[in-house]
Amino acid sequence: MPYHLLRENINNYLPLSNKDLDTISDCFTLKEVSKKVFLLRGGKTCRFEGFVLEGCFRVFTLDQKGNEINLYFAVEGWWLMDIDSFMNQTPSDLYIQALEDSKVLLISKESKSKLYDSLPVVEKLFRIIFQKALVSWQRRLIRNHCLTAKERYFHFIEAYPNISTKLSNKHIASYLGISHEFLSKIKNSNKAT
Amino acid sequence: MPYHLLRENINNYLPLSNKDLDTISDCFTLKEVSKKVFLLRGGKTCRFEGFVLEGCFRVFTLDQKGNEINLYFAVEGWWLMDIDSFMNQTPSDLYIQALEDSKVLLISKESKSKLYDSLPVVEKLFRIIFQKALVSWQRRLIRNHCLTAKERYFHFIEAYPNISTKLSNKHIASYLGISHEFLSKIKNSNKAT
DNA sequence: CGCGACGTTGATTTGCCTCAACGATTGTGG
DNA sequence: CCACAATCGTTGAGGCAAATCAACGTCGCG
Repeated sequence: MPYHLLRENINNYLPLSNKDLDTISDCFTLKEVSKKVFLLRGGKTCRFEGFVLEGCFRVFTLDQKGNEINLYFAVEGWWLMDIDSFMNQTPSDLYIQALEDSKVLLISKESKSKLYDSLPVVEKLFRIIFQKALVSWQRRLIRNHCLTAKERYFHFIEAYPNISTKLSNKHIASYLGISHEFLSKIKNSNKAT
Repeated sequence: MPYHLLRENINNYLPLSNKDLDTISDCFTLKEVSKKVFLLRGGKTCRFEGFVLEGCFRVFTLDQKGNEINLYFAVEGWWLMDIDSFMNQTPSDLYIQALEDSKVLLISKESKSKLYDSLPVVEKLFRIIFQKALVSWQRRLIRNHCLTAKERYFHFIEAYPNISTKLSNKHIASYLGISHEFLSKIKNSNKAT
């Protein structure tokens, strides 16, 4: 059974028949991406949605001063896309880069559209996926308002131990919205006690 | 044609036949909510999704110290819900309160489920609605990282003039994640020049 | 080995918060 | 319709969390 991880992930959102899972899986193609290679660059239109099988990606954007802001990371079992650019086929604000040698399943805009049309339950599936994603983005924004940098850091490493251990401090700091110098101080402030 | 605003809003996301719009509209019931009255309180389960016809609501949560954090506002033409609580029928973290005498269309969990089953295009509709919402939450989080409080304030009043003019500074400050004292200083810092 | 990216640490600065006191405005009951 | 309370907005003083800048140590890689 190919793409077991994808099938399992989908079934977690919405239990589907093996036949439907086959149909969906068939629309994806495997791509291997070497460390530091970009899957998407700002200004380009995002032609795919991805599901990570192996490795690690970061999704980031640039602010006015040209600083990289890490939006999120995707390791095995995570979805990966520039929703806005993919949906509207407009130039992307986002960059997607492999942080390790990685394997990712990609589905093109065309295949996705066909899939939506031919298998209506896929609409429900992604309705649920986006709905859940929305909840977690709302929660993240609340945490950014309520918690200190230190609290956000510890929440992150506890909530995503499998992600945080793969990342450099620089990338974690950017994700949390703090400077990497300050993150370094946070981490070392606990060793004293 | 009742609920014209709702039909127009839906058509903006996904053009539908009048028949489908009728079917959808029929699932909603009008509710009038007086100023300061709560549509939902934290701890209760959210039994509805709402679409605002008139007036203004705020959606907020409480942090550990009991401070109110305004998550977002909804005026006419905006959707209003605790996605998480509605989807899973679990107790809500959120409070929804009318800031003016308001009119809102509500759809119950049961009606929504039936609607999803009976009219598959509704899955697509809400898939698109949630997808777009997700994009705007991602953008908002980026703005919170990149922009200063002052820049965020001016972005807000320019992006949502019809909302910001209805709100007290206290509520805007909470939405922006700053103290109302500091917002007052931001507003007055421009008069000097 | 030597270079460049990353991490650490300290000094200094700054954006924003907290607290407090005081006007302004709104709402409400007599 | 006014008086008074309550809420909201303004302003200033002081403090703190986190940024910035700079110097230096360390590690991985070509």
